[in-house]
Order: sequence, then C-alpha cells, then structure tokens
Amino acid sequence: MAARTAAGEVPGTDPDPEAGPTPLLLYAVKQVELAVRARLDEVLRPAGITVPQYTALSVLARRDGLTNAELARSSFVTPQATGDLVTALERRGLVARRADPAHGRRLLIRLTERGRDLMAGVDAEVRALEELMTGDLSARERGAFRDYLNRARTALTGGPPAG
Amino acid sequence: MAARTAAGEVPGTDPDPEAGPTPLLLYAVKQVELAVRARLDEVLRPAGITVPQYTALSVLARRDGLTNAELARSSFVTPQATGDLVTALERRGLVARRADPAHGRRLLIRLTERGRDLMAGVDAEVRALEELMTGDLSARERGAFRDYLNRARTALTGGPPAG
DNA sequence: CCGATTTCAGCTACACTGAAATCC
DNA sequence: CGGATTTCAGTGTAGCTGAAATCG
Repeated sequence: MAARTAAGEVPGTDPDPEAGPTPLLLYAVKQVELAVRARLDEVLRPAGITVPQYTALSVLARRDGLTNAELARSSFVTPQATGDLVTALERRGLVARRADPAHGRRLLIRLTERGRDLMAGVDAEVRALEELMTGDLSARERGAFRDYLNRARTALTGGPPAG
Repeated sequence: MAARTAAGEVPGTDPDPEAGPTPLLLYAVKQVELAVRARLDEVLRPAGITVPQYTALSVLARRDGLTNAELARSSFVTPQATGDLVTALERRGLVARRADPAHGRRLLIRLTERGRDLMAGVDAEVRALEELMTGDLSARERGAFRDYLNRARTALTGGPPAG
C-alpha cells in the first residue's frame, strides 16, 4: 500500500516489495464509500433516515421536481427500488408527489418543508464529515480529487450526472 | 458541475455560474461507487455472486485465514452482517471455516479451490471494468487518485486498511 | 470478571424480476 | 403500436439490534 504521501507530492507507481499485487482503484473507491457509509449512518440515525434515503433527498434538494424514474436513473437502480424508498419518505412527510400538469402519468417529487428542515438539520454534521475526509488535502488536491471522481463516473456511465 | 478537464490539468475551484453549491466530495465518491456497483453487478451475475460477496472474497484472496470478526472490520460492518454472507459462501463451497489451532473459539475463513476458481473466472472482466473507469487517466493521475482515496479512507477510519 | 468471538432470533431496508395499467 | 412511467406482487440479500454461549 502506497505510504501516505506528503501533501502536493505526486506518488508514482508503488515499489513497495511487500505490497503484493496493487489493489484495484475499484476496491479503493469501495473502501472509502464503506467508511463514509459507516460514519454517515451514525450522523443520520438520530434524524431517522438511512444513507440511501439521504442520498435521494440530496438529489431532490438539488433537482427538485424529478420523477421517480429520473431519481432511479440518478442512482443507477431500478424505479422499483427508489419507488419503495420514496414511499417511505412520503409516509414520513419528507417529500410529496404531485401530478405533472403537462403529463397525465408522471408524478413529480418535491421536498416538503419538513424534508428541507431535516436536510438543514443534518447539514452541519455532513459538512464536518466532508471536512474529516478531505481535511488533509490541499485545495488544489481536493479539486484534482473531484475531477478524477467525475471523470471516473463519466467513463463508467457514458454521460454527465443528469439522469 | 465542473466541466470535464483536460488530462493533466488541475481544475481549480469551479466558477460555473449555473452550478449552484459545489457538490460534496462525499457525494462524488458515492456516485462513482453506485456506478461501479451497477457495472460490477452485471459482471458478477453470471458467476452467481453479489457485490458484497465478491468484496468479501477479494479480501480473503489477499488476506487468507481471517476470522469473521476481522472480515467485518475490514468492511466497517457488524460481525452479524458478514456472518450471514460467509455462511452463504460456505454453503456454496466457495469458502471453508476451520478452527484456529491456537485458539479454541476463532474460526479461520479460507478460500476453497472452487472459490479461487470463481475469482479467477471473473478476474479479466473486473480488470476490464477497472480499465473502463480509469482509462482516460494517465499513470501519474491514477497514482494521485489512489493516494487521495487511501488518504480519505485513513482520515475517516483513523488507520491503515488492516482490520 | 472482562474482552473478543461466534451464533441464534427477529427485524428493517434495499433492490431485483415479472407483470400489468396508463399515458403520449 | 411502441416507449416511458407508475404500481402491484413476490423474492432474496444486506445489515442492524439484542441476547446468549464460549474461550483466553
């Protein structure tokens, strides 16, 4: 495993003799996500929502009025998966569905006041988690990190985040 | 959203006027992981294993003879979660448990020949997925990406990967 | 007795497939 | 009719809490 590199220094290929085969970046991404999930779970438990639910609420906070199908595509899952999730959020009054005035079938999902309050309530702790994760990266490194992540997502899905 | 940056160029803070608040890196990590999971699911379905099961097998492939509790810590979940998972893998003959000769209670988990064969069978496609994700990153960028991911995990968990 | 590990029991949430109905 | 969306039904996996037993 590449030893912790000094800030600003770009690590080359890893010559560590005890490392064995270099772990895949796929795996490194998963490890970070698992660690984030564990921490985020603790932050969200008092608010009574799960990480997938928080993710859905985050998407809606940025892109209000999505349909369930669009929400599903934003997370690369089936509409059924997000359907159950949205139903749970709706029962708790965090989101509301209303018919698309321009289309008889589509149901637009919006955050309610309560939903917005909940997101505001956890915002500080989520930002603290972001800071914990990236605290020892310089502003320049954080920008590069973000760029790599965006490029990886684009390469995997063949398009920008908009579902 | 930061427009796709040319290879080698380090993006600064994002001046895009339509972007709204900069999405958190937490979220960018999650998006990549979701995209990876969707692709990896397709790759693993023919082999009949799920992504969490594959992850466990990967850990065992690199660190054979772990206990269930150690395996759980490597994924930041409870021993119960990995316990069910290992039982499923055991029923399919992909792993085997045997008592630790030096400790009456601990059960060491090892990949079976069948388990190793399964991992070998999906290896090419997993590597192809890795290449798809990082194909437009230079070797230098891949190294930096890996370093950022490792530092993020370390910052979140306060230690190296070894459980 | 304490700490770590394993296991049993019960539970919730996530996500899938398949199928049907609705709307453009 | 085809394409997209929603919904219903059924299934399996993942992960949790709580509690008990075992071992060092």
